[in-house]
Amino acid sequence: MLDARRIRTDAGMVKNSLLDRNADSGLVDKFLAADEKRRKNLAVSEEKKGLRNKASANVARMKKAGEDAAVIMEQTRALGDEIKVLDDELRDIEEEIQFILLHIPNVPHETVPVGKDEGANEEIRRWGEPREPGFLVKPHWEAGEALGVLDFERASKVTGARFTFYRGLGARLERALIAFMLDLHTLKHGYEELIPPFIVNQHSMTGTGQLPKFAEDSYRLEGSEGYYLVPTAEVPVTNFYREEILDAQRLPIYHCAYTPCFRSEAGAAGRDTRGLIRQHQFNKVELVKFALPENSYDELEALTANAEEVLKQLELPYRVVTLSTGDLGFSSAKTYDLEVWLPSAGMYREISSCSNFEDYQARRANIRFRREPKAKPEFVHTLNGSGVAIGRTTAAILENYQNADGSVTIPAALRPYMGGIDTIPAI
RNA sequence: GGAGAGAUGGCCGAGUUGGCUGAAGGCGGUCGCCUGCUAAGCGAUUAUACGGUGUCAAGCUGUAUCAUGGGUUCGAAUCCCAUUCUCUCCGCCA
Repeated sequence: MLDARRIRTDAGMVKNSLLDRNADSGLVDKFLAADEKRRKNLAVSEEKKGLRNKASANVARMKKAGEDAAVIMEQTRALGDEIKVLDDELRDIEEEIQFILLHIPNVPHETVPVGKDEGANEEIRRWGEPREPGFLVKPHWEAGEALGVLDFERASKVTGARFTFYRGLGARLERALIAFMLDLHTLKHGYEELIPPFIVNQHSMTGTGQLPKFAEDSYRLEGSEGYYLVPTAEVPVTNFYREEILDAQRLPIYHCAYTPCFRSEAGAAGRDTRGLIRQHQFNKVELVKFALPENSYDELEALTANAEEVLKQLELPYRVVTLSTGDLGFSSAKTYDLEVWLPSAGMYREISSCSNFEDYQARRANIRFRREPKAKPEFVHTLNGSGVAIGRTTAAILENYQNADGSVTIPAALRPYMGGIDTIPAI
Protein backbone atom coordinates (compact mmCIF):
# COMPACT_ATOMS: atom_id res chain seq x y z
CA MET A 1 0.00 0.00 0.00
CA LEU A 2 0.98 3.61 -0.25
CA ASP A 3 2.52 5.66 2.51
CA ALA A 4 -0.31 7.53 4.25
CA ARG A 5 1.89 10.59 4.53
CA ARG A 6 2.52 10.53 0.83
CA ILE A 7 -1.20 10.59 0.11
CA ARG A 8 -1.62 13.42 2.58
CA THR A 9 1.10 15.60 1.08
CA ASP A 10 0.75 14.55 -2.55
CA ALA A 11 -2.97 13.95 -2.91
CA GLY A 12 -3.22 15.47 -6.39
CA MET A 13 -0.50 13.28 -7.80
CA VAL A 14 -2.00 10.13 -6.30
CA LYS A 15 -5.42 11.04 -7.69
CA ASN A 16 -4.01 11.51 -11.16
CA SER A 17 -2.24 8.19 -11.00
CA LEU A 18 -5.51 6.52 -10.09
CA LEU A 19 -7.19 8.16 -13.06
CA ASP A 20 -4.39 6.90 -15.32
CA ARG A 21 -5.14 3.41 -14.07
CA ASN A 22 -8.89 3.74 -14.58
CA ALA A 23 -9.22 3.33 -10.82
CA ASP A 24 -11.51 5.13 -8.43
CA SER A 25 -9.78 8.41 -7.60
CA GLY A 26 -12.47 9.18 -5.02
CA LEU A 27 -10.60 6.89 -2.67
CA VAL A 28 -8.09 9.66 -2.09
CA ASP A 29 -10.68 12.11 -0.77
CA LYS A 30 -12.23 9.39 1.34
CA PHE A 31 -8.83 8.70 2.78
CA LEU A 32 -8.07 12.34 3.50
CA ALA A 33 -11.35 12.79 5.34
CA ALA A 34 -10.89 9.66 7.44
CA ASP A 35 -7.27 10.49 8.13
CA GLU A 36 -8.18 13.95 9.36
CA LYS A 37 -10.85 12.48 11.59
CA ARG A 38 -8.46 9.94 12.94
CA ARG A 39 -5.82 12.42 13.98
CA LYS A 40 -8.36 14.65 15.70
CA ASN A 41 -9.80 11.72 17.58
CA LEU A 42 -6.39 10.36 18.44
CA ALA A 43 -5.23 13.64 19.96
CA VAL A 44 -8.22 13.79 22.28
CA SER A 45 -8.00 10.13 23.26
CA GLU A 46 -4.28 10.31 23.96
CA GLU A 47 -4.67 13.41 26.06
CA LYS A 48 -7.25 11.67 28.21
CA LYS A 49 -5.05 8.63 28.50
CA GLY A 50 -2.23 10.84 29.66
CA LEU A 51 -4.48 12.24 32.38
CA ARG A 52 -5.52 8.77 33.40
CA ASN A 53 -1.92 7.60 33.65
CA LYS A 54 -1.08 10.52 35.89
CA ALA A 55 -4.13 9.90 38.06
CA SER A 56 -3.28 6.22 38.41
CA ALA A 57 0.22 7.10 39.49
CA ASN A 58 -1.29 9.38 42.08
CA VAL A 59 -3.51 6.62 43.37
CA ALA A 60 -0.48 4.41 43.79
CA ARG A 61 1.41 7.12 45.61
CA MET A 62 -1.47 7.95 47.95
CA LYS A 63 -2.15 4.33 48.76
CA LYS A 64 1.48 3.81 49.58
CA ALA A 65 1.27 6.83 51.89
CA GLY A 66 -1.83 5.39 53.48
CA GLU A 67 -4.14 8.11 52.20
CA ASP A 68 -7.64 7.66 50.82
CA ALA A 69 -7.74 7.82 47.00
CA ALA A 70 -11.44 7.20 46.55
CA VAL A 71 -12.15 10.63 45.03
CA ILE A 72 -9.49 10.35 42.34
CA MET A 73 -10.52 6.80 41.59
CA GLU A 74 -14.09 7.84 41.06
CA GLN A 75 -13.08 10.70 38.76
CA THR A 76 -10.76 8.51 36.77
CA ARG A 77 -13.43 5.91 36.28
CA ALA A 78 -15.46 8.43 34.28
CA LEU A 79 -12.35 9.26 32.27
CA GLY A 80 -11.97 5.60 31.44
CA ASP A 81 -15.50 5.47 30.07
CA GLU A 82 -14.85 8.45 27.84
CA ILE A 83 -11.66 6.86 26.56
CA LYS A 84 -13.49 3.67 25.74
CA VAL A 85 -16.00 5.54 23.59
CA LEU A 86 -13.27 7.43 21.78
CA ASP A 87 -11.23 4.29 21.17
CA ASP A 88 -14.23 2.45 19.77
CA GLU A 89 -14.73 5.26 17.30
CA LEU A 90 -11.04 5.29 16.55
CA ARG A 91 -11.05 1.59 15.79
CA ASP A 92 -13.83 2.07 13.25
CA ILE A 93 -12.00 4.96 11.62
CA GLU A 94 -8.76 3.01 11.44
CA GLU A 95 -10.55 0.06 9.91
CA GLU A 96 -11.95 2.36 7.28
CA ILE A 97 -8.52 3.85 6.59
CA GLN A 98 -7.01 0.39 6.33
CA PHE A 99 -9.76 -0.65 3.92
CA ILE A 100 -9.14 2.39 1.75
CA LEU A 101 -5.37 1.97 1.77
CA LEU A 102 -5.66 -1.68 0.82
CA HIS A 103 -7.79 -0.73 -2.18
CA ILE A 104 -5.56 2.04 -3.55
CA PRO A 105 -3.23 0.59 -6.22
CA ASN A 106 0.43 1.48 -6.57
CA VAL A 107 1.51 4.71 -8.27
CA PRO A 108 2.98 3.95 -11.69
CA HIS A 109 6.61 4.88 -12.25
CA GLU A 110 7.19 8.01 -14.32
CA THR A 111 8.56 5.96 -17.22
CA VAL A 112 5.34 3.98 -17.60
CA PRO A 113 3.39 4.96 -20.72
CA VAL A 114 0.05 6.54 -19.89
CA GLY A 115 -2.88 4.89 -21.60
CA LYS A 116 -6.25 3.41 -20.93
CA ASP A 117 -5.56 -0.23 -21.85
CA GLU A 118 -3.15 -2.70 -23.40
CA GLY A 119 -3.38 -0.77 -26.67
CA ALA A 120 -1.08 1.79 -25.08
CA ASN A 121 1.58 -0.75 -24.16
CA GLU A 122 4.96 -0.03 -25.70
CA GLU A 123 7.02 -2.68 -27.42
CA ILE A 124 10.63 -2.00 -26.56
CA ARG A 125 12.52 -4.84 -28.25
CA ARG A 126 12.23 -8.09 -30.17
CA TRP A 127 14.48 -11.11 -30.17
CA GLY A 128 14.58 -13.91 -32.71
CA GLU A 129 12.83 -14.31 -36.03
CA PRO A 130 9.58 -16.25 -36.24
CA ARG A 131 10.24 -19.24 -38.49
CA GLU A 132 8.57 -19.59 -41.85
CA PRO A 133 7.69 -23.28 -41.60
CA GLY A 134 6.15 -23.65 -45.03
CA PHE A 135 3.20 -25.61 -43.68
CA LEU A 136 0.21 -24.85 -41.53
CA VAL A 137 1.31 -25.07 -37.90
CA LYS A 138 -1.25 -26.84 -35.74
CA PRO A 139 -2.25 -25.11 -32.54
CA HIS A 140 -0.42 -26.68 -29.63
CA TRP A 141 -3.50 -28.39 -28.21
CA GLU A 142 -4.12 -30.20 -31.47
CA ALA A 143 -0.46 -31.02 -31.86
CA GLY A 144 -0.21 -32.17 -28.25
CA GLU A 145 -3.25 -34.41 -28.51
CA ALA A 146 -2.09 -35.84 -31.83
CA LEU A 147 1.30 -36.67 -30.30
CA GLY A 148 -0.34 -38.21 -27.23
CA VAL A 149 1.44 -35.82 -24.88
CA LEU A 150 -1.54 -33.70 -23.80
CA ASP A 151 -4.96 -35.01 -22.77
CA PHE A 152 -7.54 -32.32 -22.20
CA GLU A 153 -10.51 -34.61 -22.60
CA ARG A 154 -9.64 -36.94 -19.75
CA ALA A 155 -8.72 -33.96 -17.57
CA SER A 156 -12.15 -32.51 -18.04
CA LYS A 157 -13.63 -35.88 -17.06
CA VAL A 158 -11.42 -36.21 -13.99
CA THR A 159 -11.66 -32.59 -12.94
CA GLY A 160 -13.23 -30.11 -15.32
CA ALA A 161 -12.56 -27.44 -17.88
CA ARG A 162 -9.17 -25.70 -18.01
CA PHE A 163 -7.20 -28.66 -16.72
CA THR A 164 -4.93 -31.06 -18.55
CA PHE A 165 -2.98 -34.25 -18.26
CA TYR A 166 0.58 -34.15 -19.52
CA ARG A 167 1.48 -37.62 -20.70
CA GLY A 168 4.64 -39.46 -21.64
CA LEU A 169 7.14 -37.16 -23.28
CA GLY A 170 4.79 -34.26 -22.63
CA ALA A 171 5.10 -34.80 -18.90
CA ARG A 172 8.81 -35.24 -19.31
CA LEU A 173 9.07 -32.03 -21.33
CA GLU A 174 7.21 -30.09 -18.66
CA ARG A 175 9.48 -31.56 -15.97
CA ALA A 176 12.57 -30.86 -18.04
CA LEU A 177 11.57 -27.23 -18.45
CA ILE A 178 11.19 -26.83 -14.70
CA ALA A 179 14.62 -28.29 -14.04
CA PHE A 180 16.23 -26.37 -16.88
CA MET A 181 14.89 -23.03 -15.70
CA LEU A 182 15.76 -23.63 -12.05
CA ASP A 183 19.29 -24.65 -13.00
CA LEU A 184 19.71 -21.59 -15.20
CA HIS A 185 18.59 -19.19 -12.49
CA THR A 186 20.37 -20.85 -9.58
CA LEU A 187 23.64 -21.72 -11.30
CA LYS A 188 24.00 -18.87 -13.76
CA HIS A 189 21.93 -15.98 -12.41
CA GLY A 190 22.61 -16.33 -8.68
CA TYR A 191 19.13 -17.02 -7.33
CA GLU A 192 18.66 -19.18 -4.25
CA GLU A 193 16.02 -21.82 -4.77
CA LEU A 194 13.04 -22.29 -2.47
CA ILE A 195 10.35 -24.91 -2.50
CA PRO A 196 7.58 -23.08 -0.69
CA PRO A 197 4.25 -24.24 0.68
CA PHE A 198 1.66 -24.41 -2.08
CA ILE A 199 -0.94 -23.18 0.39
CA VAL A 200 -0.68 -19.77 2.06
CA ASN A 201 -2.70 -17.89 4.64
CA GLN A 202 -4.66 -14.69 4.12
CA HIS A 203 -1.94 -12.53 5.65
CA SER A 204 0.43 -13.59 2.91
CA MET A 205 -2.20 -13.01 0.25
CA THR A 206 -2.74 -9.51 1.64
CA GLY A 207 0.98 -8.85 1.85
CA THR A 208 1.52 -9.24 -1.87
CA GLY A 209 -1.75 -7.61 -2.89
CA GLN A 210 -3.99 -10.50 -3.96
CA LEU A 211 -6.30 -9.73 -1.08
CA PRO A 212 -8.62 -8.16 -0.24
CA LYS A 213 -9.56 -6.86 -3.66
CA PHE A 214 -9.03 -9.94 -5.80
CA ALA A 215 -10.35 -12.70 -3.57
CA GLU A 216 -12.48 -14.17 -6.33
CA ASP A 217 -9.40 -14.85 -8.47
CA SER A 218 -7.95 -17.36 -6.04
CA TYR A 219 -8.98 -20.72 -4.69
CA ARG A 220 -9.84 -20.60 -1.04
CA LEU A 221 -9.76 -23.83 0.88
CA GLU A 222 -12.86 -24.79 2.73
CA GLY A 223 -12.50 -25.95 6.30
CA SER A 224 -9.22 -24.15 6.92
CA GLU A 225 -9.99 -20.56 7.71
CA GLY A 226 -8.14 -18.19 5.41
CA TYR A 227 -6.03 -20.70 3.49
CA TYR A 228 -5.52 -20.25 -0.25
CA LEU A 229 -3.91 -22.27 -3.00
CA VAL A 230 -0.97 -20.22 -4.27
CA PRO A 231 -1.88 -18.25 -7.41
CA THR A 232 1.86 -17.74 -7.96
CA ALA A 233 5.08 -18.46 -6.06
CA GLU A 234 5.38 -14.70 -5.66
CA VAL A 235 3.07 -14.99 -2.66
CA PRO A 236 4.96 -17.48 -0.47
CA VAL A 237 8.40 -16.33 -1.60
CA THR A 238 7.83 -12.60 -1.08
CA ASN A 239 6.20 -13.31 2.28
CA PHE A 240 9.23 -15.40 3.25
CA TYR A 241 10.63 -12.22 4.83
CA ARG A 242 7.35 -10.77 6.05
CA GLU A 243 7.63 -8.85 9.36
CA GLU A 244 11.42 -9.00 9.16
CA ILE A 245 14.19 -6.42 9.22
CA LEU A 246 17.04 -7.36 6.91
CA ASP A 247 20.65 -6.20 6.97
CA ALA A 248 21.45 -3.90 4.07
CA GLN A 249 24.56 -6.02 3.43
CA ARG A 250 22.33 -8.93 2.51
CA LEU A 251 20.60 -6.95 -0.23
CA PRO A 252 19.87 -7.61 -2.95
CA ILE A 253 18.38 -11.02 -2.19
CA TYR A 254 17.43 -13.24 -5.11
CA HIS A 255 15.12 -16.23 -4.81
CA CYS A 256 13.62 -18.51 -7.40
CA ALA A 257 10.96 -21.12 -6.88
CA TYR A 258 8.95 -23.62 -8.81
CA THR A 259 5.32 -24.04 -7.86
CA PRO A 260 2.13 -25.02 -9.51
CA CYS A 261 -0.17 -21.99 -9.67
CA PHE A 262 -3.90 -22.10 -9.09
CA ARG A 263 -6.21 -19.46 -10.47
CA SER A 264 -9.97 -19.40 -10.72
CA GLU A 265 -9.80 -17.25 -13.85
CA ALA A 266 -13.06 -15.62 -12.86
CA GLY A 267 -13.80 -13.02 -15.48
CA ALA A 268 -11.91 -14.84 -18.18
CA ALA A 269 -14.92 -16.81 -19.34
CA GLY A 270 -14.72 -17.53 -23.05
CA ARG A 271 -11.11 -16.42 -23.38
CA ASP A 272 -8.41 -18.92 -24.33
CA THR A 273 -10.73 -21.80 -23.61
CA ARG A 274 -8.57 -24.25 -25.53
CA GLY A 275 -5.05 -25.33 -24.80
CA LEU A 276 -2.50 -24.53 -22.17
CA ILE A 277 -2.68 -20.75 -22.28
CA ARG A 278 -5.21 -20.23 -19.51
CA GLN A 279 -5.54 -23.14 -17.13
CA HIS A 280 -6.79 -23.28 -13.56
CA GLN A 281 -3.55 -25.04 -12.66
CA PHE A 282 -0.24 -24.37 -14.33
CA ASN A 283 3.43 -24.69 -13.54
CA LYS A 284 5.72 -21.72 -13.20
CA VAL A 285 9.24 -20.88 -12.10
CA GLU A 286 9.20 -17.52 -10.38
CA LEU A 287 11.99 -15.03 -9.70
CA VAL A 288 11.74 -12.76 -6.66
CA LYS A 289 14.10 -10.00 -5.60
CA PHE A 290 14.46 -7.84 -2.51
CA ALA A 291 16.44 -4.73 -3.35
CA LEU A 292 17.64 -1.38 -2.07
CA PRO A 293 15.23 1.36 -3.20
CA GLU A 294 17.90 3.19 -5.18
CA ASN A 295 18.75 0.04 -7.15
CA SER A 296 15.35 -1.44 -7.81
CA TYR A 297 14.99 -0.22 -11.39
CA ASP A 298 18.39 -1.59 -12.32
CA GLU A 299 17.32 -4.81 -10.66
CA LEU A 300 14.14 -4.83 -12.76
CA GLU A 301 16.19 -4.62 -15.97
CA ALA A 302 18.42 -7.45 -14.75
CA LEU A 303 15.44 -9.56 -13.67
CA THR A 304 13.82 -9.10 -17.06
CA ALA A 305 17.09 -10.07 -18.75
CA ASN A 306 17.20 -13.24 -16.61
CA ALA A 307 13.73 -14.20 -17.81
CA GLU A 308 14.64 -13.38 -21.40
CA GLU A 309 17.66 -15.66 -21.13
CA VAL A 310 15.30 -18.63 -20.78
CA LEU A 311 13.66 -17.86 -24.09
CA LYS A 312 16.99 -17.14 -25.78
CA GLN A 313 18.43 -20.46 -24.71
CA LEU A 314 15.30 -22.23 -25.89
CA GLU A 315 15.51 -20.19 -29.09
CA LEU A 316 11.93 -19.02 -28.90
CA PRO A 317 11.21 -15.67 -30.60
CA TYR A 318 9.79 -13.09 -28.25
CA ARG A 319 9.27 -9.41 -27.66
CA VAL A 320 9.35 -7.22 -24.57
CA VAL A 321 6.52 -4.82 -23.84
CA THR A 322 6.18 -2.11 -21.21
CA LEU A 323 2.68 -2.20 -19.78
CA SER A 324 0.80 1.07 -19.86
CA THR A 325 -0.87 2.58 -16.81
CA GLY A 326 -4.22 1.12 -17.87
CA ASP A 327 -2.85 -2.42 -18.14
CA LEU A 328 -0.55 -2.36 -15.11
CA GLY A 329 -1.21 -4.79 -12.28
CA PHE A 330 -2.66 -3.48 -9.04
CA SER A 331 0.51 -3.64 -6.93
CA SER A 332 3.07 -2.91 -9.62
CA ALA A 333 4.82 0.39 -10.31
CA LYS A 334 6.28 -0.84 -13.60
CA THR A 335 5.95 -4.08 -15.53
CA TYR A 336 7.63 -5.58 -18.55
CA ASP A 337 5.78 -8.42 -20.22
CA LEU A 338 7.70 -10.99 -22.22
CA GLU A 339 5.59 -12.26 -25.08
CA VAL A 340 6.52 -15.41 -26.95
CA TRP A 341 5.70 -16.06 -30.58
CA LEU A 342 2.84 -18.51 -31.15
CA PRO A 343 2.79 -19.49 -34.83
CA SER A 344 -0.72 -20.94 -34.87
CA ALA A 345 -2.13 -17.69 -33.59
CA GLY A 346 0.32 -15.59 -35.57
CA MET A 347 0.88 -13.39 -32.57
CA TYR A 348 2.92 -12.87 -29.44
CA ARG A 349 1.44 -14.11 -26.17
CA GLU A 350 2.47 -13.25 -22.63
CA ILE A 351 4.83 -15.79 -21.10
CA SER A 352 6.40 -13.72 -18.35
CA SER A 353 5.58 -10.61 -16.39
CA CYS A 354 8.43 -8.78 -14.63
CA SER A 355 7.49 -6.10 -12.13
CA ASN A 356 8.95 -3.66 -9.69
CA PHE A 357 6.58 -3.10 -6.79
CA GLU A 358 8.85 -0.56 -5.14
CA ASP A 359 7.84 -0.42 -1.45
CA TYR A 360 4.17 -1.19 -2.09
CA GLN A 361 4.29 -4.87 -1.13
CA ALA A 362 7.01 -4.28 1.47
CA ARG A 363 4.76 -1.83 3.25
CA ARG A 364 1.85 -4.28 3.24
CA ALA A 365 4.03 -7.18 4.29
CA ASN A 366 6.27 -5.08 6.55
CA ILE A 367 9.59 -6.13 5.02
CA ARG A 368 12.31 -3.69 5.98
CA PHE A 369 16.06 -3.28 6.11
CA ARG A 370 18.60 -1.23 8.02
CA ARG A 371 21.41 0.59 6.24
CA GLU A 372 23.47 0.69 9.45
CA PRO A 373 23.09 -1.31 12.66
CA LYS A 374 21.40 1.62 14.41
CA ALA A 375 19.73 3.27 11.43
CA LYS A 376 15.98 3.54 11.15
CA PRO A 377 14.41 0.65 9.29
CA GLU A 378 13.31 1.41 5.72
CA PHE A 379 11.09 -0.60 3.43
CA VAL A 380 12.83 -2.74 0.84
CA HIS A 381 11.75 -2.77 -2.76
CA THR A 382 10.32 -6.06 -4.01
CA LEU A 383 10.35 -7.35 -7.56
CA ASN A 384 9.27 -10.47 -9.25
CA GLY A 385 8.96 -12.03 -12.63
CA SER A 386 8.01 -15.31 -14.21
CA GLY A 387 11.14 -17.11 -15.18
CA VAL A 388 9.05 -18.28 -17.05
CA ALA A 389 5.55 -19.82 -17.24
CA ILE A 390 6.10 -23.52 -17.95
CA GLY A 391 2.83 -24.49 -19.60
CA ARG A 392 2.99 -21.62 -22.05
CA THR A 393 6.60 -22.58 -22.82
CA THR A 394 5.47 -26.10 -23.60
CA ALA A 395 2.81 -24.61 -25.86
CA ALA A 396 5.39 -22.43 -27.57
CA ILE A 397 7.72 -25.39 -28.13
CA LEU A 398 4.93 -27.58 -29.53
CA GLU A 399 4.28 -24.88 -32.10
CA ASN A 400 7.63 -23.22 -32.85
CA TYR A 401 9.44 -26.57 -33.03
CA GLN A 402 6.68 -28.38 -34.89
CA ASN A 403 7.74 -30.23 -38.02
CA ALA A 404 5.78 -30.89 -41.21
CA ASP A 405 5.11 -34.51 -40.18
CA GLY A 406 3.66 -33.37 -36.84
CA SER A 407 6.68 -34.36 -34.78
CA VAL A 408 8.25 -31.81 -32.49
CA THR A 409 11.96 -31.18 -32.14
CA ILE A 410 13.30 -30.71 -28.63
CA PRO A 411 15.25 -27.44 -28.24
CA ALA A 412 18.95 -28.20 -27.97
CA ALA A 413 19.29 -26.60 -24.54
CA LEU A 414 16.65 -28.94 -23.20
CA ARG A 415 17.99 -32.25 -24.47
CA PRO A 416 20.27 -32.88 -21.47
CA TYR A 417 17.14 -32.68 -19.36
CA MET A 418 15.32 -35.09 -21.67
CA GLY A 419 17.85 -37.86 -21.44
CA GLY A 420 19.20 -36.93 -24.84
CA ILE A 421 15.86 -37.26 -26.59
CA ASP A 422 15.79 -34.83 -29.50
CA THR A 423 12.31 -35.37 -30.92
CA ILE A 424 8.79 -36.09 -29.83
CA PRO A 425 7.92 -38.46 -32.64
CA ALA A 426 4.66 -38.32 -34.57
CA ILE A 427 2.49 -41.34 -33.86
C1' G B 1 -7.53 -36.46 16.75
C1' G B 2 -6.44 -37.12 22.64
C1' A B 3 -3.45 -35.27 27.10
C1' G B 4 -0.14 -31.70 28.97
C1' A B 5 3.38 -27.35 28.86
C1' G B 6 4.46 -22.78 26.96
C1' A B 7 4.53 -17.83 23.97
C1' U B 8 8.46 -11.41 27.37
C1' G B 9 13.13 -6.60 23.74
C1' G B 10 18.33 -8.86 18.08
C1' C B 11 19.13 -13.47 21.21
C1' C B 12 19.02 -15.97 26.16
C1' G B 13 16.28 -15.12 30.36
C1' A B 14 13.85 -12.67 35.27
C1' G B 15 9.24 -10.92 36.53
C1' U B 16 2.25 -14.46 37.69
C1' U B 17 0.39 -11.82 46.41
C1' G B 18 -1.69 -6.18 39.73
C1' G B 19 1.06 0.16 41.02
C1' C B 20 7.52 4.87 37.95
C1' U B 21 8.68 -2.48 34.57
C1' G B 22 9.56 -0.20 27.99
C1' A B 23 10.33 -3.95 31.12
C1' A B 24 16.08 -6.88 36.05
C1' G B 25 20.35 -9.73 34.57
C1' G B 26 23.32 -11.82 30.75
C1' C B 27 24.85 -12.28 25.58
C1' G B 28 25.31 -9.74 21.20
C1' G B 29 25.76 -4.69 18.79
C1' U B 30 27.56 0.53 18.86
C1' C B 31 30.62 4.56 20.92
C1' G B 32 34.50 6.07 24.23
C1' C B 33 38.56 4.87 27.69
C1' C B 34 42.47 1.76 28.99
C1' U B 35 45.98 -2.00 27.94
C1' G B 36 53.20 -2.74 24.34
C1' C B 37 50.53 -5.86 20.25
C1' U B 38 43.12 -9.78 16.71
C1' A B 39 42.88 -11.62 24.67
C1' A B 40 40.98 -9.33 28.74
C1' G B 41 39.17 -4.92 31.52
C1' C B 42 36.29 -0.13 32.48
C1' G B 43 32.32 3.42 31.27
C1' A B 44 28.19 4.75 28.34
C1' U B 45 24.56 3.42 24.98
C1' U B 46 21.28 -0.17 22.76
C1' A B 47 13.08 -1.32 20.34
C1' U B 48 9.07 -0.17 17.16
C1' A B 49 4.66 2.26 15.56
C1' C B 50 1.38 6.28 15.56
C1' G B 51 0.37 11.50 17.06
C1' G B 52 2.05 16.71 18.62
C1' U B 53 6.05 20.27 18.14
C1' G B 54 10.11 21.49 15.02
C1' U B 55 13.22 24.16 8.60
C1' C B 56 7.75 17.61 9.10
C1' A B 57 16.72 18.07 10.61
C1' A B 58 18.31 16.80 15.21
C1' G B 59 15.82 17.20 19.46
C1' C B 60 11.70 17.49 22.80
C1' U B 61 6.93 15.49 24.09
C1' G B 62 2.34 12.22 24.30
C1' U B 63 0.14 7.43 23.46
C1' A B 64 0.46 2.34 22.46
C1' U B 65 3.11 -2.27 22.24
C1' C B 66 5.55 -8.37 27.11
C1' A B 67 1.75 -14.05 20.77
C1' U B 68 -3.34 -11.87 18.89
C1' G B 69 -8.25 -9.98 20.19
C1' G B 70 -11.66 -8.90 24.03
C1' G B 71 -12.86 -8.29 29.44
C1' U B 72 -12.17 -6.90 34.86
C1' U B 73 -9.73 -2.50 37.34
C1' C B 74 -8.40 4.19 39.12
C1' G B 75 -4.27 1.18 37.17
C1' A B 76 -2.41 -5.40 33.95
C1' A B 77 3.40 -8.43 31.16
C1' U B 78 1.00 -9.90 35.80
C1' C B 79 -6.28 -11.68 36.92
C1' C B 80 -10.52 -13.68 33.40
C1' C B 81 -12.33 -15.30 28.35
C1' A B 82 -11.51 -16.48 23.16
C1' U B 83 -8.15 -17.32 19.19
C1' U B 84 -3.40 -18.44 16.93
C1' C B 85 1.22 -20.63 17.14
C1' U B 86 5.22 -23.64 19.39
C1' C B 87 6.96 -27.85 22.25
C1' U B 88 6.36 -32.91 24.76
C1' C B 89 3.73 -37.62 25.06
C1' C B 90 -0.09 -40.87 22.76
C1' G B 91 -2.83 -42.08 18.23
C1' C B 92 -2.73 -41.84 12.80
C1' C B 93 0.23 -41.34 8.53
C1' A B 94 3.66 -40.27 3.00
